[in-house]
Amino acid sequence: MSTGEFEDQAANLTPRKKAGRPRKNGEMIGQPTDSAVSKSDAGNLTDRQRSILRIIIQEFIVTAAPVSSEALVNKYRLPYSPATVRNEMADLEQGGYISHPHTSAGRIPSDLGYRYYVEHLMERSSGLSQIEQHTIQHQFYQIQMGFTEWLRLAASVTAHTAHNAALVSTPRIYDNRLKYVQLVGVQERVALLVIVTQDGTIKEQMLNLDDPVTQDELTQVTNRLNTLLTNLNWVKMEGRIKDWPEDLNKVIASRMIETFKALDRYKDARIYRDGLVNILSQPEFSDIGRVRQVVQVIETGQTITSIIPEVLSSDGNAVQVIIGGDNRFDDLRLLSVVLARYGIDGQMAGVVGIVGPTRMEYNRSISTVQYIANLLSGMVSERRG
Amino acid sequence: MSTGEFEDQAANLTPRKKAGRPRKNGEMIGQPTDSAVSKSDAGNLTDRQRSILRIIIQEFIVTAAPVSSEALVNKYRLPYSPATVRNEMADLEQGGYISHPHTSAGRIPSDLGYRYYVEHLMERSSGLSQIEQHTIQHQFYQIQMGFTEWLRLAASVTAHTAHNAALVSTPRIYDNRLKYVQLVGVQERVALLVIVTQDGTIKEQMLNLDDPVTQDELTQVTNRLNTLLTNLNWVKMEGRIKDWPEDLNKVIASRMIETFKALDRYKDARIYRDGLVNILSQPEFSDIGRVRQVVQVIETGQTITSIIPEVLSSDGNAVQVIIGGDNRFDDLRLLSVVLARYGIDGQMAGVVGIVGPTRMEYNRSISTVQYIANLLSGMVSERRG
DNA sequence: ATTAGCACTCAAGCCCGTCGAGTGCTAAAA
DNA sequence: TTTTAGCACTCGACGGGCTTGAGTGCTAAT
Repeated sequence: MSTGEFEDQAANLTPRKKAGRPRKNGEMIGQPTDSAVSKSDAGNLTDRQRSILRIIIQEFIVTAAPVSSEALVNKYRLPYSPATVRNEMADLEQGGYISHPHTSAGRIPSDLGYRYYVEHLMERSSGLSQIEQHTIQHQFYQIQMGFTEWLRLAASVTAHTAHNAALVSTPRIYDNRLKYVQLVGVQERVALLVIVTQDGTIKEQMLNLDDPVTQDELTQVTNRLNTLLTNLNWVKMEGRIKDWPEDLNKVIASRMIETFKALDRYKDARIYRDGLVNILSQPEFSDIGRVRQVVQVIETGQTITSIIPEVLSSDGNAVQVIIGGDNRFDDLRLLSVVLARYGIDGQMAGVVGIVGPTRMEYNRSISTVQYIANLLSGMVSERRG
Repeated sequence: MSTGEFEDQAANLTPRKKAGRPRKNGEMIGQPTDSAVSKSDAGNLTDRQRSILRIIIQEFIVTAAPVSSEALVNKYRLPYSPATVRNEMADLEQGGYISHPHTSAGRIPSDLGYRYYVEHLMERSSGLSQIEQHTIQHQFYQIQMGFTEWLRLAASVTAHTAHNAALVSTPRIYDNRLKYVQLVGVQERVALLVIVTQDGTIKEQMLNLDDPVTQDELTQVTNRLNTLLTNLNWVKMEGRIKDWPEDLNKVIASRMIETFKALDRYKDARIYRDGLVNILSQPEFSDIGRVRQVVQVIETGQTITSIIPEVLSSDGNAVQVIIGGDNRFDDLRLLSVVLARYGIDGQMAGVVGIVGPTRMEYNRSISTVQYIANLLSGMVSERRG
């Protein structure tokens, strides 16, 4: 509906010689360039255009080949002719939702088209099937695993479920408190510092000391630190040690606090990856240059790391979808990224994501990251002290 | 020298019509198929053949294009004509050292050729340059890092130095002993177990308990375990707890020993990888099928993991070179792997390796893994208790 | 507004001739 | 006996031209 302006314009132009489809150089049809844009945008397309756009995208996601008007009509038993579909397609192309590799080819969705699809057209599926959910849970509860193994497994399972590459970041911890600290002598001047935080993270750190120390001395320091500093975050710890005398206790305490602070900073986050092969077997990556580009992006992980803080600091728990880099990330031009946050509100948060070609099954990806994020949130809660 | 049998044979056949190069269907010239083969094999080629083989391989390693007789003569100012070189090439081809993509193409080395090159012809370079060594050391000592970060960095540096993909395995520990254990309550029925071993490895493990326990109880158990079980390997620990009463101490102790044992088993080893992109930019991987295969092999790491135990159990500290999978690993057909062991004799050992196309700079790869292995061995020694 | 009909476009596939690099063989020279 | 000049031969790479067919865009009829 609300196609008024098109009709008017068409009426004006009809008398002209070649005025059959008079939308050349017309103003662009509503472009929801930003996900934050209001719902009313959806109204810029007629219902029929929307449904044609939807099936074009669905078809292209499956076949990876440009879709033609006739194929659509046949396959989906549309109640109008290929010519009509072509007319609508021309409008959609004007709007920037689809494009044309060359004259005699079918249409392929543009990034804008995918965006519209994800936000307005896609059927939000009810999530993963029961069977899939069980299979996944089974894998997680099968063996006793450390947290690192969980994350690694999560990456693997996500990749496998979504048939794409997956990434899982270690959680960032807010206002983390010291639970326990332990010093173990390794050599005369070398001690191993082990920190256990309130949420169960463990960090090890080798300390090189200026003077030799005995294990007894280390044990004393350990006891002192545990007595005086546990259940504090690093700000409070720094305040507490400020006026200690400059002895071994203070030296080690401040080294410990430095290490502790590093946990809090995001750069300490690790990213576990898996399923790179899955994207390489997609037909769009039959070109070697693209493959290299993709492997580069995923292996170094720089661009992806730079997106994560955004996800962590965003409001709400909505899944975020970045399509073709959204004109912000050049090396993601060929890829889409689907990201969800996991963790405990106000305490810690990590990210689970899927990376694949822009032509990906967005609803499956979204369901998958949501499910895995929930699972990880549960596990993280369990180990919270 | 010692070309006697060829000459004899040639003499026999000379009278025949097309007897110019009479080695068609002749028996294969000595094939050192196994690295363990005796030195005398080297004698199966004349000095000139050896030097021609050497420059063919060196040239091919650089250019990645089949090398022709004339190009060799020009570039290396050989004191004989292209025709002579062609004759020698024909012999080398008979011996299986080089091959022919098609009639009018130059020669390319075969896996056997590379093997011969690595074992007999290659100049064992004196290692990495001073500058490179410094650059590498600089990176390692720049920041205080945990052991995991070391290994990750080692993989990255190795890949960068050798211009190929690199892998570094976590060390396997022989006869590891318990240094320290700590229990921290997380929830009523959940405790976090932290194990510190003699060599500084830390392993965390979540324990689900049948009955609720207080932190006090956990501390008691911690003390008891530390008093009774430290400085023992898992065999001795099992003997020690055998006749303990079936109380909380024993339950936790046996769970702890299980976890401890897992450290000892090889499957617990992690492999850090880096530099996959490096091999993909090699010209032999302009074919997408090969790329997928390579990414598959490196990402899953199955085949490579299966090689590691061999390296660990081999005698001596020699660098091992697996060329084109050596007819044993089918998915390594296009790749060569250069592996070195690091660690402390009799106590712990890990592997650092390089993966690249069979056409790789073997001497650089070997120098690199040797250097990095040494570096890691040093670091591992430092943190030994 | 829809659609049948048709001209038009353009990539993909194929055939084919050309080019040139490089070999293998022969016969002559060293 | 070994080396080499000479030459015929092979075969992939490259490029042009031709055909095919899919699919569009436009027009005119409904």
